Amino acid sequence: MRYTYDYPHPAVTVDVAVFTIEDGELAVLLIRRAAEPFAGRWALPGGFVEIRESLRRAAWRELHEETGIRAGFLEQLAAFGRPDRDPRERVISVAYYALVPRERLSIRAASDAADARLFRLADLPELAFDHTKILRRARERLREKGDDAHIAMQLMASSFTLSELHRAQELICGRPFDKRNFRKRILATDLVEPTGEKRRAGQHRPAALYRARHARDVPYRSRI
Amino acid sequence: MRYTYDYPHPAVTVDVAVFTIEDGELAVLLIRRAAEPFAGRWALPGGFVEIRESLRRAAWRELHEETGIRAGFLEQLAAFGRPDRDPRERVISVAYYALVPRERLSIRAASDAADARLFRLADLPELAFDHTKILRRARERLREKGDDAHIAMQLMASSFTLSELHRAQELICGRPFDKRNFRKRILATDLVEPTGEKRRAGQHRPAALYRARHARDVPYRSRI
DNA sequence: GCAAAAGTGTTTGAGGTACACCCATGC
DNA sequence: GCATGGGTGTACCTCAAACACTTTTGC
Repeated sequence: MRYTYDYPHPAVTVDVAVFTIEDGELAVLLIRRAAEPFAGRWALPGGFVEIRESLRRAAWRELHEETGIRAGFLEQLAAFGRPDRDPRERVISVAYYALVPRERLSIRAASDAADARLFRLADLPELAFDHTKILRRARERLREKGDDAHIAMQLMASSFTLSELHRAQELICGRPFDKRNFRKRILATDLVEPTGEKRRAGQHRPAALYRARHARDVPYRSRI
Repeated sequence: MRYTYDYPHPAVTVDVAVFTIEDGELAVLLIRRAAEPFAGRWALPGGFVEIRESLRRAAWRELHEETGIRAGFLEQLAAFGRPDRDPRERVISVAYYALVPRERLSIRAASDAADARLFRLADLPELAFDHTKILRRARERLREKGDDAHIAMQLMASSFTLSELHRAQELICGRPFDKRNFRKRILATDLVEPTGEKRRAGQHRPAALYRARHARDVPYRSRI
């Protein structure tokens, strides 16, 4: 009981929805809460914003703690602030969402988490707080922005096939894209370039590999 | 010095960018700050979020206090939280933007404001805090969403001419629209319906009046 | 009668959509 | 040789963009 103010202050947290593709499906990283409230429940990774830390940096820190990720797509979603969303005290949460290639994720349960793992979006458990709502909104935002192939690019490993990018875009937008039209469209941009390598996998023709042509963070400047 | 916490809490405010059209130009409502910091400077209307009040409700309250508006388009923009944005203490601001028909605005300087008035966007004073940045982002968002005619509709009085709507859309998007294509497009939707009335103004042909066909708030559900 | 905004259709081009078959590999 | 995903081109259609003149009023 050390910090005192003339009028009541809410606590401020950030929560981050980390999306990736695992086993060909969209998935999100959840942590199992170690402490009350909602101990044992799954939740978005997040935590309190430190007093001298920007919102974006707090989100970045949470992302880093749970995944080891140090860079990538991280964008503010919205602030969530219903007075009753946390039973302890008034807590306002600024939600972020991140897109991360699966290969770059090294999932670790940080100190405040009993466990951490990926869940397919089709297969979510009941979440703590209003995190189901936050996640639904993040998914919505992703769908809105997903027509832009830059978004799907964020989920690609350092080299990838056009089929993988195609699949990512379908997952994000939640609808099928014609294969030929998709490839035509992507190749018409300067989003990707062939590495010259091919990947052999399974009993079929090897796929040409591509890499992102521009720095990963060019198309979307950070928000805040 | 009455409210104490185990760890430091930021203060949380809402700021609202209220856009309207005045004299055929996009304008935003600013208040002149009565108190320090930035006393005498122009700023977005805003204030602290009360401890039991939702963010949206706080924004709505600020809007109402400065304009008398009780309903209309009000949407969350983003949270701004750089640690140094307020010289007093750590303050995180959740910014909203509102679109309001000029006729419904009754501007009043609320208790914390020395003055309040509309400024054309082309003609802004230097603003307090990071409000210039917030306003720039609100403007950007408006431009992004402005292709959708629902947005321009929010700036229309209860009855309006297609020329007025046309002008509003041009202002929001910052580029010209072909008159015939615009009218064709609007009339192809069920966004507006003729009132049957005409408005005589100036020495030219009277314009047919239209009204919004759906409830004003249908197309955009509130965010949070 | 003239100034000033309201109102009205058609043509053209670009881009998105639909669609089916051969290719290279592993087993 | 067959199963599996990789890779390729064309025709059509829809929608957005360009474009100019007549109408109705006030003065």
